[in-house]
Amino acid sequence: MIPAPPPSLDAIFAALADPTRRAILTMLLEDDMAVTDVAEPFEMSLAAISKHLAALAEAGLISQEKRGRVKWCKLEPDAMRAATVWIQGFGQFDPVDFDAFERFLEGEFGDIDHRPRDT
Amino acid sequence: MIPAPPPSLDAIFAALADPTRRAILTMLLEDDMAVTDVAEPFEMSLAAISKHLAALAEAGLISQEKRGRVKWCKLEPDAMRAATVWIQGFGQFDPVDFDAFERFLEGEFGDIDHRPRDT
DNA sequence: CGCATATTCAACCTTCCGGTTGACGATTTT
DNA sequence: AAAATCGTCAACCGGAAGGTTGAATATGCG
Repeated sequence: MIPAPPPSLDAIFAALADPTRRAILTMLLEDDMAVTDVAEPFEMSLAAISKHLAALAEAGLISQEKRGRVKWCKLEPDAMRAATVWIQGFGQFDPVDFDAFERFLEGEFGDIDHRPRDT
Repeated sequence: MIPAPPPSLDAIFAALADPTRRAILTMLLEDDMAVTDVAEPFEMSLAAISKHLAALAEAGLISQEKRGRVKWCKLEPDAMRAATVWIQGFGQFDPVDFDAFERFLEGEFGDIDHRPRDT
């Protein structure tokens, strides 16, 4: 089994775009939870919640550990940190290390030419 | 015409989940741009870019002002602040953690082409 | 063993998303 | 006026997302 690929910004933001998934994350802020317990407050099937949790795990926003027949879900804030860091590159709000940000952009959009128009 | 509803987190995160749209936002970081100029570096139709811009505007991430026949696109960082604020509800962590950022970079491109060529 | 619980899988449906193309309205230019 | 430019609209397409239901797979318990 190859190591899981690192979560992408695509996956992170897509995962955060769904209100159910954001609600789940909020719940996990309180405590780790089993899948069934996560599903309980929602008016939707367990299978649907299971898929949402898979999306969150895929994005690296949570981890899931199976102990016995119960699968425990745990918040993983690192992925959100990545999202925040990306977003804050746009902020006039907070000082930011622009060198690091530029290097990041080079990496992510290296195949896209976004030079100033007159070069 | 009723006043536009405030942008939702759904719309903001969904807009950010697309790499083309993130690339557009980074371009607008440099300067305001006309729709045609935004579209120029992308290998996709003008109509497609127009839709992407509509999504960004819907999310409040950009504003569009038509002057003459040209429609100018301008970054609106406030919407991203909303996203940041939401995310930081999860943070017991620092607002910007560049260690995490560096680690994220390591990961983000580790799976693409950055492995040593001679393995 | 036999049953209940926890979770996922598989198939399916509907809606949304991202893209295309071609026509069109608006504006600027000649 | 005619032609070129800017941008959107409308219709269409393929595929992904989010939901359902029912069967399947573990695991725990009496």
